[in-house]
Amino acid sequence: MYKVKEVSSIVGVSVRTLHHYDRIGLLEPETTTPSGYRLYTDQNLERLQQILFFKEMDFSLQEIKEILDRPDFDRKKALKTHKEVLLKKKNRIEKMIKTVNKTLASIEGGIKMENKEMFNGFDMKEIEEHQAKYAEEAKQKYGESYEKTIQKTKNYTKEDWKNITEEANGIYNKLASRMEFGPEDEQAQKAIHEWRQHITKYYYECTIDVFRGLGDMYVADVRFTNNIDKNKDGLAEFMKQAMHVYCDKHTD
Amino acid sequence: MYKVKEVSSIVGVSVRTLHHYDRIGLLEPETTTPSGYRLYTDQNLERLQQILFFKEMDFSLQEIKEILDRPDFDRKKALKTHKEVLLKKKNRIEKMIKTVNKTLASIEGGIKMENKEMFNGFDMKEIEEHQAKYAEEAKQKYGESYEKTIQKTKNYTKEDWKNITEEANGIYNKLASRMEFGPEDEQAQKAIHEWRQHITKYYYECTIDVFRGLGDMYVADVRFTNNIDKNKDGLAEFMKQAMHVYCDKHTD
DNA sequence: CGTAATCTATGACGTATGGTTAGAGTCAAC
DNA sequence: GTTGACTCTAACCATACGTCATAGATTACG
Repeated sequence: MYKVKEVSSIVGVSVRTLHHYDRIGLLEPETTTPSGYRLYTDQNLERLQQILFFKEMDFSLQEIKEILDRPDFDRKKALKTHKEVLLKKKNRIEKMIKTVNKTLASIEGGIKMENKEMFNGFDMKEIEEHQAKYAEEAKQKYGESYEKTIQKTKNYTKEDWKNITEEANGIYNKLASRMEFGPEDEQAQKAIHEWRQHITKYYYECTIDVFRGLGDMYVADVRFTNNIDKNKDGLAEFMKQAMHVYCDKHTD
Repeated sequence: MYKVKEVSSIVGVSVRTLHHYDRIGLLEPETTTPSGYRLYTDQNLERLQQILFFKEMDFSLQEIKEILDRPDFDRKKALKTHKEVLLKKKNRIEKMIKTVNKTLASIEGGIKMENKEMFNGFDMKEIEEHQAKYAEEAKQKYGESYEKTIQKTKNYTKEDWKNITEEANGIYNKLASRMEFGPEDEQAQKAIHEWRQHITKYYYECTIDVFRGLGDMYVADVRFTNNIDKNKDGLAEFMKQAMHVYCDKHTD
């Protein structure tokens, strides 16, 4: 039988935490002394272990309570579900690390990123602006279609942008899902074709040559790479390759 | 100039959040209409971008405020610091994933782990109990030394356990650091010798045969494997091999 | 122009997980 | 019996908003 302080130092949780768990009924001491001191048994400690385990797994105390109090609870399922969550978290963190790395690289490399590009990846608006930039970017390299792009994009409403963005995301997703099959994969090639049409439709006439150059830019310019890789790591590179394959086929 | 709802749908944060950010002075709208409506500029949106970026990095709103309000703020340093944090997080999550995987594997393999062993790895007490179990485990296979072990371990104080655990961890670490040099590495063999002495000293007389059997158990019994591999992945297997090498040499 | 639908504002309470006093009783030791 | 270490409950604090509730402002439509 352990008193709070003992449990605290043995297990490494605060006394307050034990009070808290008691109050919410997550971990009630086996008994109490006449004077009200909480007395924990080894069994209680085991339960505490389990609580800590699930807590480490980011279950909420409420969830933990439910899990531990329902013996018929499907732990396996719960664990699997949580594994998914963990994997997603991991991916998110990895992305963040990459963003930080790239940002650091830019700072050190003296590449002056505008704030807008530096702090991207969090919303539609950003994506929209990026895409507007794509057009601008392309225009500077391929001059002629500049005016047209401006004309087009200037009059888009917010509604329009939303649709455009959604369509673009659809294509990205399709591509991301085919990455494992290589750049020549038929589905991927179809998606690339859609991509080109998308650009033509909403931004500027995307000739084969422009399209090829655009592909190169996707890996050459950090801003593009960052933005595209937000969908899936390595997608930019994959797109470039697939776009090359596409352009080689379509003399068009 | 955007009103709250617009900002909300453009950027993807709730109106309440905007209210909140306004109240705490993190993001104040450029102006308000006579009737008190908040009006945000594009500049405000940019700041919001930055806020979201840092939030994603797990800075608190307070910290973000300080960062954004100090123009001389050293972003590079902040980013580096945060990269560290992210890496640590990533490691933790990876560990969690491994634990979940192992747990799932055990469940699926029908290996009945006791809860105690299933939910370990979070405190000294656990480690202590594990080590006591090692002894027990060994005793059941090698009957004779049972009584002695019980005698010994029963009287250990918490202080004792702490020391024992520390010593054990020291040996684990030594071994983990020599893994790359193979099981015959001299340093590793020395550590293995220490390990045997450690067991003899604190648990039970560890004859060569018992020691060899113990090594096998490290990889045969998930509970041992899990526990040992917490120090470093593959350590259990490495220890087994090194123990075999050791036992082959020492006919003793 | 009137009215309904939509948007906005403030205020205040709720949530989750404890940290942090504060006041007061308890226990063991010297 | 006094001190010091522990324990109890109660209550407020912090984070980052969610969720009403109430009420005024704006816009849309017939």
